[in-house]
Amino acid sequence: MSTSPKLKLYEEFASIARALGNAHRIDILEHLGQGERGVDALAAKIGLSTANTSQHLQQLKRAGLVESRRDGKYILYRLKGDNVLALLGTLFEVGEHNQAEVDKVLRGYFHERDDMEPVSHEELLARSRDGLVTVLDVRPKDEFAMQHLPGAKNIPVEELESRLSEIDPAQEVIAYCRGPYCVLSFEAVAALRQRGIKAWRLEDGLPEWRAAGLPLEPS
Amino acid sequence: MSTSPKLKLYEEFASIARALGNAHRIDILEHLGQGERGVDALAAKIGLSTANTSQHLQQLKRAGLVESRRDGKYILYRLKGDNVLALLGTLFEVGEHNQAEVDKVLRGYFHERDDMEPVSHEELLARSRDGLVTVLDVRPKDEFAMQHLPGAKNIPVEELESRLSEIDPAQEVIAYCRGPYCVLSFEAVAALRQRGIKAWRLEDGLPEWRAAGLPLEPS
DNA sequence: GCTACGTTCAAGTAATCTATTGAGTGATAT
DNA sequence: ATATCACTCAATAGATTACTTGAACGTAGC
Repeated sequence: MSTSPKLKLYEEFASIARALGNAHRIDILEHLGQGERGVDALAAKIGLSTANTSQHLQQLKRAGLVESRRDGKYILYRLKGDNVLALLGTLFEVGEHNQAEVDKVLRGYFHERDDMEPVSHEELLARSRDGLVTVLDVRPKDEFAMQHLPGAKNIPVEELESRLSEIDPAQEVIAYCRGPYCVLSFEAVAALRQRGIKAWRLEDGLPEWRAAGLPLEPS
Repeated sequence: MSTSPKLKLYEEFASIARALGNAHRIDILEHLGQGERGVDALAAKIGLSTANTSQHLQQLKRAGLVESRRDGKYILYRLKGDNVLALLGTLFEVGEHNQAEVDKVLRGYFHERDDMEPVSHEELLARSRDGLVTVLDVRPKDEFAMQHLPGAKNIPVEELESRLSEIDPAQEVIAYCRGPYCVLSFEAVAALRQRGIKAWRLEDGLPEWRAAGLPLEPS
């Protein structure tokens, strides 16, 4: 007998999983979660050659995780459907709960377990209504420019130390980033706490905020 | 610079995805979703050699998707935590929505698109309260014996044709299986419909039913 | 002790995956 | 046209993966 329909089906599911089975491709997906991007732009962000990035993108495309369109001489890639973000989310959750290695890396940023606890977007909305909170976007300038949370202040992590004076120490800081496991926000919160500033990270990143139907700037 | 913490983290997530990146391992996970099993028993169900199955299980273990315990001379494997089933679920969803190939396989069982639509467990409970429904477990006898839905009748798919007389044609049939994409229930529903019996498949399989906290026999 | 059984380990082969290089394609600009 | 830019394709070397075989290990029963 040839391969059963069952195995054929599972082979398809497995091929999707294999597409997620490379750190760079997960990185690519996280970046695409923020919006469309061309190949070169992605390659630069991720630190791979153009050709290599292109091939990774085509694997993701074959797996049905991204799609592309032509715009002039650019070919813009984007996530295909909302469930890709959901899939990444559950993958991260399983990792956090079941993989000791993940916990170790995350714990590396903080001394106290509690420091790691994130703030939900409901909580952020509630606290920011009272005006007691600085919402901090720690992504690079160009990503902030594309889209960001309303009222957020942009200080890329690498500039954080030199621009500490811009942060009101009387306010709480809630930092966010590209996604729930974007380490930039971990780094930022750790750095701010070391300087005695009350800081938390937002549970979600920008794409999850968008998926929740919450407002963005520019919309 | 060595690999950044970000890439290290993503490498961990990717390794989990790679563990899902093989049809046989997905099959193994689906079987383990029903309960603990020893290596040989699994190997027989899946149709792989013991050594090969053992190695697959160890990959799944390294990825934190399964765990094991010794019981006498057996080593029993089981899923690690509830989120593994959730991960499989979202993987299947992405596959169904984004991969044309998946749709093609599923469609192969039915002529009409509507025939594919599953029944939720809420619906099953409501309809079976009125006693109008035969709940049909199409898994092999031994799996039925371990645990099954309350009041379910067991006819393994391969015996379905020869035991058609046992099914009351006046009643609707709701068939279920190991999981949401276990093809046994697809085959059964297709076969029953060809014979003019009103049949649907349950949206979930046995593990999802259990995860929802619903009663089972024997409990 | 020995033997049987269930499982794991180790070695080997074939197939697949990653990243690099350099050539090729399609669209815009001059 | 021709040049340039953004991207893809093809060929390659090195690493990883899947499965087989046969040996090794741990437990249970004699």
